[in-house]
Amino acid sequence: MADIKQGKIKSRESQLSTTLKDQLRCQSCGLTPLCLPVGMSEAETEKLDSIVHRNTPYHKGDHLFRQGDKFKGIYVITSGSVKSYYINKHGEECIVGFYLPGELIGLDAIHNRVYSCSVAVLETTSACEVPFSQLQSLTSEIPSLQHQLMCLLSKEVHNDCEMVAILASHSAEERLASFLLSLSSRYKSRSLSALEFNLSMSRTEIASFLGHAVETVSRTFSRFQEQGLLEVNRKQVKLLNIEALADLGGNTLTSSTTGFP
Amino acid sequence: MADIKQGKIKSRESQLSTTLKDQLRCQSCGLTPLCLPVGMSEAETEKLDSIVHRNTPYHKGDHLFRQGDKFKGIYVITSGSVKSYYINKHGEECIVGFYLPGELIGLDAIHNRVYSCSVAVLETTSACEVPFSQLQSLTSEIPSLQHQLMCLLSKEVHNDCEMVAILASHSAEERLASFLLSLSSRYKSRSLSALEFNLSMSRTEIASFLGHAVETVSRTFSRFQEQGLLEVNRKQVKLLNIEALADLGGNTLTSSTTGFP
DNA sequence: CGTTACCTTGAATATGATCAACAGGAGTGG
DNA sequence: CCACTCCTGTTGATCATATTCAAGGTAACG
Repeated sequence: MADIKQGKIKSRESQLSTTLKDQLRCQSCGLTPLCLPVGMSEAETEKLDSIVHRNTPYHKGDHLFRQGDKFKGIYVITSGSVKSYYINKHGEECIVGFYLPGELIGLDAIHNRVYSCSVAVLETTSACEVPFSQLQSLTSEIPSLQHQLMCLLSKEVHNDCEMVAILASHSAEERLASFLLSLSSRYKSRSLSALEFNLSMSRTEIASFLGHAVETVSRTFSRFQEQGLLEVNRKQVKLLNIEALADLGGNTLTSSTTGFP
Repeated sequence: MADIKQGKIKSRESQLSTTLKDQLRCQSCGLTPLCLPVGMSEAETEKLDSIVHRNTPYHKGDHLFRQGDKFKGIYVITSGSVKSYYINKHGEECIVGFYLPGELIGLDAIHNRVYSCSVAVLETTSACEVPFSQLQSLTSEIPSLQHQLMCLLSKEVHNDCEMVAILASHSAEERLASFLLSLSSRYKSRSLSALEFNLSMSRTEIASFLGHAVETVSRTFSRFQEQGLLEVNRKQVKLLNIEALADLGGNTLTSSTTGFP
């Protein structure tokens, strides 16, 4: 509802100065170890870089694409965060995932060429757009690109399995603990603080994602705080007792993925 | 616990007669349209076929592999069904997915070369084992194989997202309805009856998968029967009112994936 | 400075979990 | 073939947990 104001969509492409553009190349991007160019030579990375579109930053509420749109390519968040959601039969927004810098979006649309979810921006966010047809041509030239793309797809499958495991856990405490630990480990692998971070999503959005009522999420946060597991003030979260949280969220597939053995 | 009797593991390979083996080639397999050989020439399919291992059938309780095992390859169920599960911190079995003929298993292990779940057989089951290193070599020779592998990975991501959506739905009725519809549409796309089928998994296993107590699953089945939505007798299920079930399980990502628009 | 949206908390209600008992098949061994 | 046990599934009663409805508080924003 909030963003039917599509009239303001403009050509985001190429509105950046040349000097800024130089800083925004795959070769100099800090996310490279998580992204597509893993294992690629300088020359190969340059080829990949040449097909990538970098748009002007998106703002809260903007959409990368919408449910049902024709599949054009995959997106990689470079800064900020987004939510992936669909509208169910009752007209409610159901959130299927959150994506942080370095994470790929749209992988589920490769097989049928249609985006099955909408992706909206939670805060000011930059993303790279990789047109899929061109990417596919490149993979036949660059074996390590093909390999890395497959690895990233596999990783996505793995993450989704883990999410299924979290959601099958009954209690609100387990789910929220697992959710926070997931965020924490993802921040950690991006060299950000694993213990103190900002939630870019609202309580309502967390609730939708975890399959709970907003009030339950809020109460669970409060309970965690009372128990000294964390400090929370609106969006600001500080994890105080990771081990206890990990004990609660006992439903992680592998301890290696949480980063907390 | 039930299957520590691993002593009985023998070389399953090549215990089949030559005539039987001829029937078990990719070229003559009915699952081809769902599996890897999509879009491949006769000669290419033959190449793929030559790297595939076909073991003697597995029996209930047998394992294809176990959580933590080194990744060797992906498996495709050709008949029967399996469950994928892990053991959580409390020692409980948590089921992450069920797989039917034509579905690929182990895709989540490509990126880190370790199976993150155990996969056990629910009934007498046949499967093809595709060694990954050889498959990867083939993909560079056969572009359509690479493409199809990517598509299958993408489809898996899509299915998992859908599962997340189902599990985020609150009520027991919604979840069970979605689960049954998912099975139904998968049987349908395998040219089996979409309305009448056998559940190869126990109530306990359904409960574990959906994140409910056994009793809840049992009661929900009974309620569906009282409402005339289905007939159920132990494992035998007959769906009587698909539309009503679809209304309940309103949390499917895309109607196209359920096959019931 | 006032409005709005978001978050939190409280009380009542509904839903599912748990505990317990029982029914009915499947399989076993006589 | 029957009697037996074991296992799975069903049903009932009670209890715990999360939802819902309601109200109030607080940060954000124009």
